[in-house]
Amino acid sequence: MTEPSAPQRQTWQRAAVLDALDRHRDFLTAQQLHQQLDEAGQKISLATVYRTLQQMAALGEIDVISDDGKQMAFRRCSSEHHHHLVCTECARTVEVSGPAVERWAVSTADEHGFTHSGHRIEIYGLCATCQQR
Amino acid sequence: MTEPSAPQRQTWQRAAVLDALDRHRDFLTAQQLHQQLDEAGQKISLATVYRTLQQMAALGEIDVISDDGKQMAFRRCSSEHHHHLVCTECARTVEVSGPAVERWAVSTADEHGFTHSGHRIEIYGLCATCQQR
DNA sequence: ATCTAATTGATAATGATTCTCATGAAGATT
DNA sequence: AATCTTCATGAGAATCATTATCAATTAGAT
Repeated sequence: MTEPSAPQRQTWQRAAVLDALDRHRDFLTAQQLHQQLDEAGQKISLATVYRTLQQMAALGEIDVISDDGKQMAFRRCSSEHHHHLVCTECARTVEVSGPAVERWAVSTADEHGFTHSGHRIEIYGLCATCQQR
Repeated sequence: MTEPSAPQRQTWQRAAVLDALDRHRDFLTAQQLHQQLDEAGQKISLATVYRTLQQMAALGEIDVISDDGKQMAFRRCSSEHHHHLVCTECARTVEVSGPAVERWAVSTADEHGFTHSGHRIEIYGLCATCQQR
């Protein structure tokens, strides 16, 4: 149970990325994040943004979804197991959870003889704000 | 309710792609499919494979998953709404369904004021066969 | 102040997917 | 079966997100 790959050094770049994530409640792509930082005067290499996000994701500090299967999007989240309800228009995100669904996923896997199971669940739709537009 | 973009012409290429999909019960990427066809002596342009898959997906004739968020994978499926239980090792796939989960997804979206909701649910694990390896 | 390995930045490389456009062939029409 | 129109194909270039490379920096320890 040792953490094998914790980040070793503190850099202002890492802090800046984490800060930017904290400021936004919704999912952002690496590129959007990079742009935000850039506009805020934080000149960070795109490569560094990617690396940092990748590391934080590996450590479970942020959540990742694959926006269509094209781009990855990242977001700071609570640590408990949960899923996301994302607006298809503005990417506004709500964390949701459903114990019954968790059980269903596990037992379904079991029934078919699958072990080490996990799941990906994502709900999407048009949020209240975007409906009025 | 007119079908706006039904494929207009029958070509041996389209038939070959559909055939290859039918021969495999599990998810395949466009590239894998192209390779399979190539090895079977069916010389089809990779671009055509992509185009064909894209069309079939748009028509709902095949299902798509985004293998990690990297590659897309395609599979011939039954037409009813269902989800997939996929082996992380060999990609063996089982179609599953859970009415309760469907209801949960819809009502969760409703509760948060989201309309036009949909969902992506995928369960993964190690299938019985791969466990023995 | 010095040392050393992790981190960064700039850019090249990769890899999947899409686009372009000239050529080929379905399917309809004589 | 010859012709015509238009969509489909093939080959390769283009795109775009992400990753790799590698020399130059720098965090943290000594």
